[in-house]
Amino acid sequence: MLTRLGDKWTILVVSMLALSPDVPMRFGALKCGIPDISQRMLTLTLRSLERDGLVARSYFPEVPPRVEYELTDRGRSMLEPLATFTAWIRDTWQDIETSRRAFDDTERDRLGDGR
Amino acid sequence: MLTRLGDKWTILVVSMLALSPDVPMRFGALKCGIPDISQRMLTLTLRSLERDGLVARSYFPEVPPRVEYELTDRGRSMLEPLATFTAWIRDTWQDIETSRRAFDDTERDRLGDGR
DNA sequence: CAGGATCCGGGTGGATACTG
DNA sequence: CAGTATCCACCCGGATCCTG
Repeated sequence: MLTRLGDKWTILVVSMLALSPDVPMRFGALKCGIPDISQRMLTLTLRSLERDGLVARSYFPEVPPRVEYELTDRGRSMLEPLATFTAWIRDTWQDIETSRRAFDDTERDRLGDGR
Repeated sequence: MLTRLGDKWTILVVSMLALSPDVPMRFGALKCGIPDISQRMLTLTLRSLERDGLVARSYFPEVPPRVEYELTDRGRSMLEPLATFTAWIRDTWQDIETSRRAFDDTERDRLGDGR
């Protein structure tokens, strides 16, 4: 499950659907809200979430076709625990970045750069 | 950050170190506690966690060498938000697996298996 | 409009051998 | 004991083209 959320797009898709948890979003709207995602990855990500029962897919056989996605109750139940964790990330992120820079710097010293 | 925790081993290493948050663990003990991990991946995972300031590494230049790892304060501060989320996973996991089987079954019907 | 099919490059992680 | 170095298979994800 953590692997799912840790993949490249899941969190972004869930975040989009969580913006207004009751209003379904069209495929194109999601794609528009996550500009860098490819159709393929959006499809695959939504399919995974649907498979886990976190997202519901509604197909309307009109012309042109319309497909809407929304969080299920189960999907919404995930938002709060997830927010608890992302809050920790936000609070800690600056420190983490600082640690990373420090680590990389001493690492570069220890090895001597390849120049 | 979620990508970090979503990778194959980070969560397991953190869990091991969280078992007794004050007692440092040796490299070998960690490897023993996570039987399927390779030396390489354990090293890389610990290095990443150290780089983020979540784990502290202590090297003792003895013979044979001894290296101990423990969670930092920052690492320990992550445990509670993380537990909040993993609790949700535990509570929901059965339902998710059920949804997956149902999804895969109807999918198999829709396509007809290749036999 | 939404998504299926196919091809392809790069990165992740495993196995193995070697070292201080 | 605790790594490092190297090679390699696999899969994820991007780009592109096609369809109901």
